[in-house]
Amino acid sequence: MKIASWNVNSLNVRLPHLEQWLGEAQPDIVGIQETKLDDARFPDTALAALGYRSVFSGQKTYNGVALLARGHALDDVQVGIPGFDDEQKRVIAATVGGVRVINLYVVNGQDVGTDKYAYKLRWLDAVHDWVARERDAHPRLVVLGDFNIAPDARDVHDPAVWNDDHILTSTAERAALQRLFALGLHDAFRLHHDEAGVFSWWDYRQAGFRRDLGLRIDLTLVSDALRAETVAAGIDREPRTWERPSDHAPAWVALGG
DNA sequence: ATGGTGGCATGGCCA
Repeated sequence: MKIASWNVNSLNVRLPHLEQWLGEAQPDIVGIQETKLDDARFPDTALAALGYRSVFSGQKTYNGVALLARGHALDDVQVGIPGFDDEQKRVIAATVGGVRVINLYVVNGQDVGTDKYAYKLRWLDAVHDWVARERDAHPRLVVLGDFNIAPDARDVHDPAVWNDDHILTSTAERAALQRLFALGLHDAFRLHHDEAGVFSWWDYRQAGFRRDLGLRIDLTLVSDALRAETVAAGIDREPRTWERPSDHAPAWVALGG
């Protein structure tokens, strides 16, 4: 079973890229972030033509998440973090083929010390407490998405810039990520790779992709029970080379057995 | 760098 995460930065614009990539990569489950469209405009018919069922929680202009699956139904769908009042559509979860999948579009946070940064940390606290309950209810758990946090220095092109005081790498953000790991969740990419310099996001500005000035912020976390079944993980850079691309590349994990 | 690029309620906001 191949499970992927991709921030498409507007499904209005990127549906052709998603269709192309689904055909090439053949994932079984996909978490999508930043769909930037209302539920009424979600292209579920086009995706069904490719064999994918979809569930989604969107809004106009900002945010928006979806889960796609082929070969399995998407059951027990949960939208948003239970008990956490939030107008921003950043969370959708479902059970697919015996695996509980939580898809997150983590708050960006703008800059350390801003209101948006405080919201990011509050939001991550709420996610932590909910994921702890989900882990107890569903031992076969995957938490994936655009985390907007680079786990460590290997995951940034310039650790001197992306340091303890910088957004996406600050001490408090990384501590929040470590708290998720402490629930018995493992960064699937790091189960199979220890090298530095493999990225999933490159800023549109300053020719970030051409110069490979990236960060690895799109993650797939697998529970203890799924850890031994994780046979491969990677990031597919190819869609980032296409015309008018998302600024993110798809990250994927393969479960065997 | 109150910058740079891209998306969208096309006018500031968000990333």
